[in-house]
Amino acid sequence: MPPSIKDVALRAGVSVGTVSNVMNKPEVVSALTRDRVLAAITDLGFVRNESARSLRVGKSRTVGLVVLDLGNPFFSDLARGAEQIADERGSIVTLCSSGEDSEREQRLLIQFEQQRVQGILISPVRDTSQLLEQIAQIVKRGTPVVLVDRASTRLDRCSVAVDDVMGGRLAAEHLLERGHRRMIFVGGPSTIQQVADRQLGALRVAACQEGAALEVLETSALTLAGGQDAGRALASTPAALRPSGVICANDLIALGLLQEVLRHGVRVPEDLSIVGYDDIAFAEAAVVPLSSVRQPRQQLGREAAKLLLEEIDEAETHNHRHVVFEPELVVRESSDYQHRQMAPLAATPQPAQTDGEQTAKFPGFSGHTTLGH
Amino acid sequence: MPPSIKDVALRAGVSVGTVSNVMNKPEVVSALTRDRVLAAITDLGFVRNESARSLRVGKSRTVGLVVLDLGNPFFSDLARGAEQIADERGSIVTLCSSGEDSEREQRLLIQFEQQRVQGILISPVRDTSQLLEQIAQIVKRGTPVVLVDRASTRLDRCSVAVDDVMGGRLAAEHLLERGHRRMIFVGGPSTIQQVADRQLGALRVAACQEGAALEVLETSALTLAGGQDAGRALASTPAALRPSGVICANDLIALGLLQEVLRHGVRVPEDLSIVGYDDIAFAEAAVVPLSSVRQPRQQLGREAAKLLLEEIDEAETHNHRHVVFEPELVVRESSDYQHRQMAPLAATPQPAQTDGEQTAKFPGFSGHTTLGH
DNA sequence: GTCTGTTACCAAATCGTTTCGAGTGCGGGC
DNA sequence: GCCCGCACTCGAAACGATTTGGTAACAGAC
Repeated sequence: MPPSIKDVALRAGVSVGTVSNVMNKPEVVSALTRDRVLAAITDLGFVRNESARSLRVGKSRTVGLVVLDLGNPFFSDLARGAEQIADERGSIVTLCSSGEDSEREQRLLIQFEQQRVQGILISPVRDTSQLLEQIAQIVKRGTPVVLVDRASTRLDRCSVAVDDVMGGRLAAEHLLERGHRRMIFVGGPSTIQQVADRQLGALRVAACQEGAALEVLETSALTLAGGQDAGRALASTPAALRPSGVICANDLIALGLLQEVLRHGVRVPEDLSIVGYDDIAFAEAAVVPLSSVRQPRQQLGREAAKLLLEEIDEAETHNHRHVVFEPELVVRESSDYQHRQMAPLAATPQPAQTDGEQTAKFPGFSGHTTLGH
Repeated sequence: MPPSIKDVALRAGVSVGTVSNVMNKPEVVSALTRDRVLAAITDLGFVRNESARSLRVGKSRTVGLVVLDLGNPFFSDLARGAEQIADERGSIVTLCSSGEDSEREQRLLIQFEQQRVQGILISPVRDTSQLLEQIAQIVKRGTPVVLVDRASTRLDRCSVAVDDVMGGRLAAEHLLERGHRRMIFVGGPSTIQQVADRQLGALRVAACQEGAALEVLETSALTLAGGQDAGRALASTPAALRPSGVICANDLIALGLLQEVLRHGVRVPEDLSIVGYDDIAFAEAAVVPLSSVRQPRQQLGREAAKLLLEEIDEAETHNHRHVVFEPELVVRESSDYQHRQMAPLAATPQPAQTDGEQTAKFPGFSGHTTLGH
């Protein structure tokens, strides 16, 4: 129904091949006919049919991106990074969320392959051998896949990741240093590799420290709601039995947990110190500014897209690479009692209308200490 | 390079038409040959070429969704709603962010049309006649478009929206009721219709109230950073000259602003009351729990997708509809001094370790009042 | 034994591009 | 006057699926 290249050719009095050339290699067609063709295109409102094009060429112009959870700002930042790079190359990113659902993930991969995307970026729900097998098949059939937010150990693919074990370690070391001995790791499901790694890093540190203990509280999802559930559980534990330091698998968990324990009268950081993970933009603006293990979110996406495009271009000569970023700990009030107590001394000059109570209440809101690197 | 339907046919000893039938109308082919074909498909690792399919059929199986800003949880919630409905119909959603950039928006629309998407959902950057013209063209050529988060007044299309004028009104009325007379609306760019409408609603209310004034502070974008800039500007204004009530165009602005004014020693809500817009999940978990005008985010996306799919199915007999939701005001601590002061009395039973200071600090954290309906 | 209807399959046309070998003029060198 | 090369343009063959009209085989009715 919409006009095709043939209609354009007819109207401009040229062959279809020439119309195609006008669009793809304008330099080989004379200025005169080029203008005639362009005029015909606008007259008819011709819109090139991308399906036909990619059928003929064998590849589309899009890359697929599957993330765990679109509701998590971590992933929207990551997506933005990837989009940025793809855009520079004229590719467009088809963004989909698996919602931490393996079946949906599987379906999305199939759809991407059917669409003959140039390549696929995926942050997998979990490393089931089923998924690995599926990816291996896809790659074998010619569609490059890059693993995002995951070091591919069992699979010979490009990958970008942040050292999650190190991140877990940073968080645990920080709490130990602040004097905490009873700690708890909150997050889940632990089938998600990131969760497992962060937990592992924290456990290792705790195991090395005399008298330290790290419990684990598994949540059903890495969401605000999951954190709230955990927060209720924690708040209803008698104070004497409760850990004093919490390491959360991500910031959504941490924010939900923070909110819920406060609501039940637990003080943060006095009664309970909390460290999150990701350092999403909202962490700093939380009820109690949240300490968090920062990941280079956009950069992660950019690097992943670069690797993928590289692999697409190089084709056969390509060598797989694994890029691993190092996380850094950002200390804010939620885990920094001293910081909080000392803050009034270090407070920046206050406007006139400020009174003492106020400066005592939001001290060092802006300040944060960076450990690691 | 990847096996085609032809290879499958060859291997199964049938014609290509039969292979096609196995995939699309399994009931017309005998069980025996069906199994042979299916076996051939798995043996060869055949993956159907969606480009060829949609070329032949004339339509793809995807719908396009253009949102203003992926970093804003409002839109990821909206996207999730749309995805949910599309999924039920077997369509997949291609999600792209215009980043509040009109040119990018234009490019995305072109790309969607080239891909012959089934339809397009768009929350437009602004109502330029250029955009309206582009949309009109797209529709004329046969791709339905539904406007999201916008009542299409100047364009005869389906649309879903929330009554932004009413939302602005709710926010302003609330502040007036709490005794504020000097108010300020923070948001921008005002070329975004939503921003303009919310501002209009607030202005109207202020204009009707004796002695009330509403200034406007325009930000460059509806982001945390935009809010922070505004917050600094506000904090550096001498207290005597400063408005006492702030209405923000969205929650990101509000959260950024909140964070920054607190940091400069301005008390919320004592010195400054703040009302946000959207009621994203993070609003409740903010430094000071944020009052906000709530929008039915997921529902907005679901309804939009429904309208679009309806239009796709009905084709010619379709009547355009405009669905307008009503926002509701959620009052929390950021604009509720009384609420805050009275809270200790109304506090829920506290666990043993809670002390008075604590309950005074986070009173009624969970409680919120709903006005409007 | 013919006719009708059903079931299961095939072959060819078709969708809208890109690509490529094959013209067609035309100007210039000899 | 002939030939060569250059600059354009043309036409037809793909790409891989769906669709459609047609045929073959067979069963049952008469």
